[in-house]
Amino acid sequence: MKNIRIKDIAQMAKVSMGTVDRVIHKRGKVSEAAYGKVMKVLDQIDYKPNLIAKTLSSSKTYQIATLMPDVRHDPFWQEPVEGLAKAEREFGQFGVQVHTFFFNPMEDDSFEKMAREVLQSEPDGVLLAPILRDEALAFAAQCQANNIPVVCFNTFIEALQPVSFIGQDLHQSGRLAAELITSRGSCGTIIILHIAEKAQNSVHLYEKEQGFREFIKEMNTTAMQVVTYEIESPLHPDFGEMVDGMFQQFPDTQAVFVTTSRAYNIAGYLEKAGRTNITLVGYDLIEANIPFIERKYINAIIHQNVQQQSFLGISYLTDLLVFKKEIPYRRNLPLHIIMRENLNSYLQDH
Amino acid sequence: MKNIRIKDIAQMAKVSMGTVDRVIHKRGKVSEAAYGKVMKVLDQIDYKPNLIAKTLSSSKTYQIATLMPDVRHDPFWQEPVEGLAKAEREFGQFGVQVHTFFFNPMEDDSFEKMAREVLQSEPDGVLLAPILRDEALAFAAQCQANNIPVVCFNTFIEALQPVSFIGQDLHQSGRLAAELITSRGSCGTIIILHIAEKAQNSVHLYEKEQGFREFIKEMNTTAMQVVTYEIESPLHPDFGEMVDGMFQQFPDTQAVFVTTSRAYNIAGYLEKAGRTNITLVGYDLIEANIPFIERKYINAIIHQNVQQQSFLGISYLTDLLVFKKEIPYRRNLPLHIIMRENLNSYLQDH
DNA sequence: TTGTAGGCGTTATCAG
DNA sequence: CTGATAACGCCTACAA
Repeated sequence: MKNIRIKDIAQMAKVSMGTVDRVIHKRGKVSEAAYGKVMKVLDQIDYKPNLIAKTLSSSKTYQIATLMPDVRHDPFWQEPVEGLAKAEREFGQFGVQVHTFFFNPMEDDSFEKMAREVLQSEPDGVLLAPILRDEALAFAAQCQANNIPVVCFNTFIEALQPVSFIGQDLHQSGRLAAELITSRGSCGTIIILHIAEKAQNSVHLYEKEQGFREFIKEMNTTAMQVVTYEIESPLHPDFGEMVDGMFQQFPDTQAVFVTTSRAYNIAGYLEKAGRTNITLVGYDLIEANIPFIERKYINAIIHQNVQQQSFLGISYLTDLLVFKKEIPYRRNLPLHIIMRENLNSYLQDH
Repeated sequence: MKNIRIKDIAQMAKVSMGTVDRVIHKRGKVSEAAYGKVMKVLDQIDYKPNLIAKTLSSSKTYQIATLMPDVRHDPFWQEPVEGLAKAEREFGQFGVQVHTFFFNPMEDDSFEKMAREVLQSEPDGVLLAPILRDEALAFAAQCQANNIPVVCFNTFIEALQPVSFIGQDLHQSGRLAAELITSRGSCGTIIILHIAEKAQNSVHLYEKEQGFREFIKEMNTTAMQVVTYEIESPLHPDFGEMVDGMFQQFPDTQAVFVTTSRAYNIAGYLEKAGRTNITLVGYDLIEANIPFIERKYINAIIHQNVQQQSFLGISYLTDLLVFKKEIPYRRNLPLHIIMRENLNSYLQDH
């Protein structure tokens, strides 16, 4: 009826608790005879260690370092910060402590500097948002050299070989954007718009574009024409004019698919210009997008739930470090569709 | 630096651990003098009990009884069962055990019979799906008389006065359905279709309908005509003919909004009839709906995430019983939109 | 190589 | 009413 304890196993195998412990945890220093006796019992019964007792007893703390971009440079990174706080509240009970290190993706050496700090803090595990490919690869290699497990979120880099990756299927999200736009009966020109400071995320954006184009191609129609447009700096003073230029170049534009979280930039332009006839689909439920969803200048948002991503990252590292559980190598989160009428239901929930 | 323990408080207040324990847990039998000394210390410091140690020590188990409809009578109830299993896996660590009692909503006295069994099992808490209003009210009253906290999910009944309710905003989901349908540019007749065995869920369905109609009304257009249609028994042999009759009565039907999880019934009809020009929106990501979403006979599903509902129900009861935490009175979960291109992302995830 | 004692923070019990 | 003490199951350290 009750759970089997180490003590029970010891009695059954006619050895001491210490020996059983050594066998279970492979600490060596056990004679063949004793090992056999214990394993025989272990094979017959299903021993499930009491995690409560384990954490209470060891009273060990685990330091997890998170390395990610600074919120100040992109509001996109606000959500993961909240996910981390939530995770610390939940797993603090098990001795898990989260320390966050922010880098500025715009600034040279910022990543390297913070990466150095992370390593100096000698963490038991690392959660990483590897948006700078080369730098992240070098950092991950150093972690591996120091036997520190690395979990990645948001950006998937095969070569980085993390213990686990948590993110979303970008290609599929591009397809979803196409479904959302075409189901509104668009015809004419559809613009795929990349708004990003640097080409750092280019792989991200390219995958989304590929998914989008694949879907349109499968529709096998000539009613729509898909073009790609890039605007590098949304912080640029001439941003409005650049958008102007875009719409002048494609006067029959019916829909715009913004591949980053910056749909609000376009929505703001459309509102000022009084253009309500353009379908706009973008990414991520961030503050700046909300009022435009409410006013229908953004018709749909694909929400990647980055908060959940970082939370799961810590959760996986906890499983790994504290509970010695197996964790999945890759986990893709659901692609949430947010429109005006289900916006509030997402905001209220957390 | 380290957490303050009962032992520390005892030293500071110059009393024994036992006395501190009695004060904190209000077990009485403490002199005014001792009480004052302990409270003085308690006011100054922020004592956070160690839940790990608490659960280990008390080694108490909590029995939670769940009373809900049987899966065999409606596949809708499959998901909550999985949510319960998940919850038991997660909270079993804290001594929580879940026992599920199924009733047959079609059968007289089935609810009463199972309710009696629940009470006989003397649970520490009850999770209830109160789809039968009067019976649920009577049962909840009995629980209250026995000091058993009741948490409800899926159906909200104000008068039942549960400790907490977990569900969704039905009215808003109706509005969302209207947004999904109208954004596809429908005109002509839109049918709101209630497919349900009994009028038991009528309040549910009515709220959805109201939300839907409200949204359409706000559009202030004459291009669309909304009608309500009811089909009582999807298991009826003449079901196909009844649907036939419906479409004959409204030959210019452009869209159908099924207010239950039975959109697959209509989708199956449409596929057989070869009608691909009708927009179909329904509820719940259940097995039967999946193939029709893939083949686009169902254009969108509003997913209520019932699995999450039951999981949260147990989670709240755990907070209440084990951790003595405050729990919210009402929690509405997000309204998920599922279309063909994000279907898989929801299926893979769990 | 093996067994045992002490402790993690809390709760429950039982003498004083 | 109060204080000491033995569990809860596991881990670490130390002694045999």
